[in-house]
Amino acid sequence: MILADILLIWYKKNKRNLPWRNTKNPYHIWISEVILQQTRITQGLGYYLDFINTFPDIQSLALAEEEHVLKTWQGLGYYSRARNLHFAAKQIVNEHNGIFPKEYTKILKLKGIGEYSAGAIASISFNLPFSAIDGNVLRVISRLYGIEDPINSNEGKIKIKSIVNELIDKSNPGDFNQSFIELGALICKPQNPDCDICPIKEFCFAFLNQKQKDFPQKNKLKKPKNRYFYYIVINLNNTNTFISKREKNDIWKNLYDFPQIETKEEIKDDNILIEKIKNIIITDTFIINKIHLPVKHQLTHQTLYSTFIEVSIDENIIINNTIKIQLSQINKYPFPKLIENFIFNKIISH
DNA sequence: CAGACGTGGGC
DNA sequence: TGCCCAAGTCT
Repeated sequence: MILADILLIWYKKNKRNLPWRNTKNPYHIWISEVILQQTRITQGLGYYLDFINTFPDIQSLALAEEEHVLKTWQGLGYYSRARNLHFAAKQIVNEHNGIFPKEYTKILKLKGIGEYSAGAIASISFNLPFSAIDGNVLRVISRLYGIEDPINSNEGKIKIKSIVNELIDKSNPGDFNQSFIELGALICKPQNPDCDICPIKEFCFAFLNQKQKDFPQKNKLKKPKNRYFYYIVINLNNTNTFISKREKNDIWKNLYDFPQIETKEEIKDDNILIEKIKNIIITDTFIINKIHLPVKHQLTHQTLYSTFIEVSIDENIIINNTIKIQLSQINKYPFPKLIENFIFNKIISH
């Protein structure tokens, strides 16, 4: 028997029972594929169920407010996925009569759907013979064939793609693709792969040469940069507060946070900090109630150190580029985890 | 086309 | 602890 057939038998016996495995509905497959981009199943599963419950079909997603979509996505990270999902739902309504397109090239044109996701949806939902090469497949193929090119390099990806395209089972492309993905997730893991129970170990270059740790090769990522945030939290224990929408092309685009001062270095002099606070609230009459200890928040390429500063000001003061909201309404707005945690702790402690 | 884009978990 | 990673895509 050939490798792909053995793996398919293993897959049918060992695959996990996941909600998106019991359907071919392209909307559901689409949502699951986007949620699972760079995200573990344990983290994404609850979001998937919430998302399709809140937006049961393409039309309801297209008609939703972006803020509602982001709120549903809150805490999952990589928020462009939510914005693109919303955008693409409108694309489908406007350009495809609200029906999910059944051609690979049309699927690929939808915002937020790249080669991997287009291949996954095309093969799983429409039985089309396209490969779906994700991080699992790159790792599995790299070990199977001893590919030395880094899997995050173009050369590595091109080599692996040509191998997968030779291997692909055109009569059952959805299960073919998922069998490689599932093997990577359950057996051929990044660290300490369970080669002893691997159904295709005798085909595997890395296993046969005991070089599992040498594959896959990977180019190192850049080290994170530090950013220092100073958040002005105004009257949070009263009835109102001020929040601002992050509209720049930066982290947390279109989510909300508090009026903010950002620096490249820590502000060690309180007088400088107070001057900067004055520049934002444009008044001399404010009271600093509490300066919290800095909170460290680690992103992939940035380390954030955030200091929350609780301030009281006069009721009638307006702050530029912010909106004044009632505290009772604060749960309607999407916040990054850092801000959500602060609000949650603040509310809980009162 | 490198770099940007989140969060949580494992070791 | 700090680093690596997890069903990628966009610019």
